[in-house]
Amino acid sequence: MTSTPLTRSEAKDLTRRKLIRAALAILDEEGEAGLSTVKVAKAAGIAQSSFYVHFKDMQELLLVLAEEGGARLRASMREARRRARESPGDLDLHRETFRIPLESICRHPELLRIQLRARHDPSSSLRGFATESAAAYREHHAADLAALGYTADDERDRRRLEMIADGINAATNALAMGHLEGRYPDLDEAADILTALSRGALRWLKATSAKPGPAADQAADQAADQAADQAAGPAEGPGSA
Amino acid sequence: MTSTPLTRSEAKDLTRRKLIRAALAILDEEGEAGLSTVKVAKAAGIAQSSFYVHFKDMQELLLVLAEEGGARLRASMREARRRARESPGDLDLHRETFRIPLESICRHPELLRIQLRARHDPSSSLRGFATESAAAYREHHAADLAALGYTADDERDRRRLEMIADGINAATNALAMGHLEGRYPDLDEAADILTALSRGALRWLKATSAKPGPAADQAADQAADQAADQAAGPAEGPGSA
DNA sequence: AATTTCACCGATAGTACTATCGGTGAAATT
DNA sequence: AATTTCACCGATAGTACTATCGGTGAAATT
Repeated sequence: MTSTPLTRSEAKDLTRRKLIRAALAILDEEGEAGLSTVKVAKAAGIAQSSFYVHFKDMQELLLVLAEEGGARLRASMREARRRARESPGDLDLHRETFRIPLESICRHPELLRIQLRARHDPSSSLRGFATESAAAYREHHAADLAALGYTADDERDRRRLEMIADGINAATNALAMGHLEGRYPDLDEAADILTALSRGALRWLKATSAKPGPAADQAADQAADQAADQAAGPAEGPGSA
Repeated sequence: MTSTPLTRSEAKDLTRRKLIRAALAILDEEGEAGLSTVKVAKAAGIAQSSFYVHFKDMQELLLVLAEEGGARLRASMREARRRARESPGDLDLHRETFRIPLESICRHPELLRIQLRARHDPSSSLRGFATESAAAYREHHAADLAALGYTADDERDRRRLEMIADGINAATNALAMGHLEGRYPDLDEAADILTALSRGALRWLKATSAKPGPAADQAADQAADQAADQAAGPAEGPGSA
């Protein structure tokens, strides 16, 4: 209720934040085509011409948006790694690995939506941001997969690992979007499916890898397989052929 | 060299085709934001105002584009099914299932690019088309997976199968785009990875399915596993635990 | 207290585009 | 041969937006 006496720079910064917030909301709701200095300024509660007190043009605002989006992304990835390290035991590790990114997307769905739109749009100012984000996610997933016991030795294996990470990443996005659209109510189920997909890929990767890898790795894999099978419920025995 | 004496309606239809072609090219190269009656008409070699002889507005042209895209999509899916039926033996079936869509995408990459862009863009006139296409692809993949030996019995299993198809579909698109962008030179490798992903998912689906399914299904699965393992090279034995 | 700074304002010139309108000439019809 | 049709044209009114400019008043500085 009490009036808040802001200094001039504080007030300016507040207006700037309002502009950024308004732009993000419009970007998410109407897409990049819906963005205009008129709409953004009006939504932020200032005159259209005052937009230029804060940004050289819309392109500059989008750049700031992309930088902040990137920072939030990196933070959420750090957070994910931290949680993964603290994650309870071997049994949950694999599944946690996929549930964490899903949750992270669902906490800020607009980031992914904007990224997915801009990724292949030549007219988008955010294309660079989208491409970098996609690459970052890909690397993140590749590191996750590596943490699950597989390390690539030669170029072919590295490329394969990247492709798998790319595929899993795309599947993660698709399932998260499906969840947000209400098609897949249960995120845990989505995590299960990503786990199953990745286990198939890792199994194949190990089976066809240049170097079979030390026995320890294989033992770890077996353990993970067993754990997953147990967690899944009544298991089909892996081999009677 | 000889002049081609076209009737009036033939000439009109030709111009219409030119407009559609020009719009598709601009849409692919510059995105939906780059489309304007000025550019499209100029690219088609007519005056801007003549655009309206053929279409009520740009929206109508985009609708026609979407319809034609949808038709091409359905045709390529029919073609894929035909080829899959004619496909040689059990060994290649699983792999063919994934190579065919990859090839189909790479033959008309602009269709997927446009679809991926429009899919989550509220401002896009093509959003409906993109959503329908995505659903069609999803169903296509779900049918493919079903053809590989799995049929869903209850609602949970059907939803799971849809999620897996969604994930595999997203991965297919991602790998195809990566191929087109030059990151993954070999489409066969991409098909291998999709195969591996789907085998993991199907394995899990069967292991956790409500009804374990008839023995025949399981036998077929075992055979597919063996075939894939043989094709893959020196196999890691499935179980020594 | 006097002066300076500056965030914000309204007005507006300039740009890009859409969609309409009357005119034209060759094809089609009579 | 005379008449009608119509695909296409140039001109233009209308719309939406960008980016600049001079003005204003309160905060900040002197």
